[in-house]
Amino acid sequence: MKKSKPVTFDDIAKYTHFSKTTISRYFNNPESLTPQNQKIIAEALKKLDYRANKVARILANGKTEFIGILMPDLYHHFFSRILNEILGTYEEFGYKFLVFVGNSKEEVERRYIQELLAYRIEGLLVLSHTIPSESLAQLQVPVVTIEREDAQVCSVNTDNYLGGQQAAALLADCQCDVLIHVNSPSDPSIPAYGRIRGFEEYCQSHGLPHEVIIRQLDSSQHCDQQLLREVIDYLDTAYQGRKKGVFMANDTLANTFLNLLFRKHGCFPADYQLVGFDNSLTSSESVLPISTIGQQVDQIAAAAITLLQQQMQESKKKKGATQGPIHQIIPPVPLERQTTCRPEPKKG
Amino acid sequence: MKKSKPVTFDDIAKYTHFSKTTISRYFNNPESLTPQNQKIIAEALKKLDYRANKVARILANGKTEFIGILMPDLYHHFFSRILNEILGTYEEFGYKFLVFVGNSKEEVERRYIQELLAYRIEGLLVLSHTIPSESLAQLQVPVVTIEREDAQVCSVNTDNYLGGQQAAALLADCQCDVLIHVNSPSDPSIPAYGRIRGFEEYCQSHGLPHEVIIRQLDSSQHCDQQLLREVIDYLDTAYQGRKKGVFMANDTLANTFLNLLFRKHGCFPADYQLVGFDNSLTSSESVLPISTIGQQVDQIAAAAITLLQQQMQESKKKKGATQGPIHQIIPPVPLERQTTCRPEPKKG
DNA sequence: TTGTAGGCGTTATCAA
DNA sequence: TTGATAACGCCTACAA
Repeated sequence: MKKSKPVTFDDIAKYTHFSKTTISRYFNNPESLTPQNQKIIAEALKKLDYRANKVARILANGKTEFIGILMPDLYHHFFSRILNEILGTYEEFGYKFLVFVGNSKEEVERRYIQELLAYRIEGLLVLSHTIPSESLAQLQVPVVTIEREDAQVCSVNTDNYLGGQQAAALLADCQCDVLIHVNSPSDPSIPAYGRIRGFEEYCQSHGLPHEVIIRQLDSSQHCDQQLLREVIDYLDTAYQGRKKGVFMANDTLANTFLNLLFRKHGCFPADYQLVGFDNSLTSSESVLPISTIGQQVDQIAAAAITLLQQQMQESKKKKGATQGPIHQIIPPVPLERQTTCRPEPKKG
Repeated sequence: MKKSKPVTFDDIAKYTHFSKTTISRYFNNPESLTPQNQKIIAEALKKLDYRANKVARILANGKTEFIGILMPDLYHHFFSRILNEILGTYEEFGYKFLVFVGNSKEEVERRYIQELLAYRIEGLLVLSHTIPSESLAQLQVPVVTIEREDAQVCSVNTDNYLGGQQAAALLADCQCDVLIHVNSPSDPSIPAYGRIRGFEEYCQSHGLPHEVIIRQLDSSQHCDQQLLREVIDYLDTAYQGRKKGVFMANDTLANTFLNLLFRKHGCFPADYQLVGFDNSLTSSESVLPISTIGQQVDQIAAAAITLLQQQMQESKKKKGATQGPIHQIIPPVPLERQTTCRPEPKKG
């Protein structure tokens, strides 16, 4: 009983004694109809329970309003947060999102891109990092990447350099004797590398004693713990009695670091200060709320869609993008919580 | 230069001197062509750089292979984890996912559903909880819900009742003197309610002293903290000197609870045992890895898609679903970590 | 094994 | 302000 054929413009047209064209106009250009006729059609639509078929519309006008998204995964807070924001832009921009998770397998991700292209996406948002931007640039679609290597394509990134500076500044303001930055080995081509540079250069230009510790982090929780345990032991002895300001590469690591301190010392030792990066859930849910350099995911998402939209419009008007790729930069925001303490501001 | 019209079957047909039909067959029924001709076409496709257009195919054969997903949000670990798994099923099932985040606004979510319908999704996966299953059942698409009210539609849920029992059993095995369950007020119609029942009935049938504490949790992190602080104060005095086995409604709350204990007592007190629910990241990233009742998100996701697929096949063959909705149940898995300790098993 | 012709449900282009 | 007609790119009988 249910499976009666869906109602089409044709049905509405016959029912109202208009033509299909007029029905179409009712949706796309209502002002061109008399209010009278608008009502007639509106009622017919209800009476026949018409449901739009956007697939047919796509075929006819070529506009899918689809945007493809290529994520590495959704386990990391940062990715799910930003996906959340991106999907939220539907309200403002109206794009529908086809989402794929590539798990960092390049061959798989290339297949996904082909599939997305087959559905005539109008733009592609790439957060996964396996496919070089050089390849992405050759796709026949506007591409915007977020926080990844972006030499050949448009992108939106956090100002990681500034973030590194902010972290160093935060720690410096806490009267730390020495500033430490712990990170994993990373390529200068990826935005996150800027955190290291920002940190180092801030320290240098302000004459602050500092050390950058590079370890193969982010492999597994277990390994990370072991590595950080060693780091803590090292810091405890190497900088004994000195106030250590530690800037961890991200909140997850900062949280692990904090937990290890708690387990070793039973508390957050007075000679430590800690700053993370991202403002992910972990940072506010940890034993002690962790001070962090927050990425403004809402702005990143909005900027990405806007940038994509610009490109989509350009690529329709003109032939190909002539000028180089645009790289948009969003400043991070330092959030002081309970793992850093600024000296009381002077009053009066 | 770039914007030359895309190559179509027609172009390939002319180029190879076949008909469009043959080209179509090359994709959908290749065995019906001679290997010879297959090669010819294959080469033509490459030479002309053909790219599939699945939109046209949809219009022609009616199969979008789209599945719509309605999420409440992606902030909670559970949701992003499960979305991750759902998207991962593409490899096995081939469905493409159009994802919307409703933020629990019913009117908004209804709009999203209409939009999804307009794109002729073949099935709908609902994790958000604002729209009653009665409404969902009236949509013209197969629907499967996950962990929410599901009276009128097919669903996949964790066996929450069993989970509640497992939690109680875990705590009982730790020689707790009294078992506590902390939860927010919830309706018996939602799956999560089963946790309470499972816990209570296990305690009753085993003659275990217990108490269920219902508080308006999950409003904001700040409020939750305050409420849990009060709960701890209450427990500390009401059950002083007794070993308290606490089963929290979920890992986030368990984590907050653990953090508060740490802040109050400087450690995880010996007279406490703690079990969470979900096996979300928080539970393993907390100061002390939290024992928890783990939801098997991979199985839930797979079951959901399978169930959806079954319905989609049925709804094509027959008219409408005659028998009642199917409710699939996935057992949770207790994970013993560092907030519970079983007595050493006897050796030899 | 291959081809012909019609259809899927819209929009676009003319014309009236 | 409205209509007729031809796309859009593919699939599917049916025919050969």
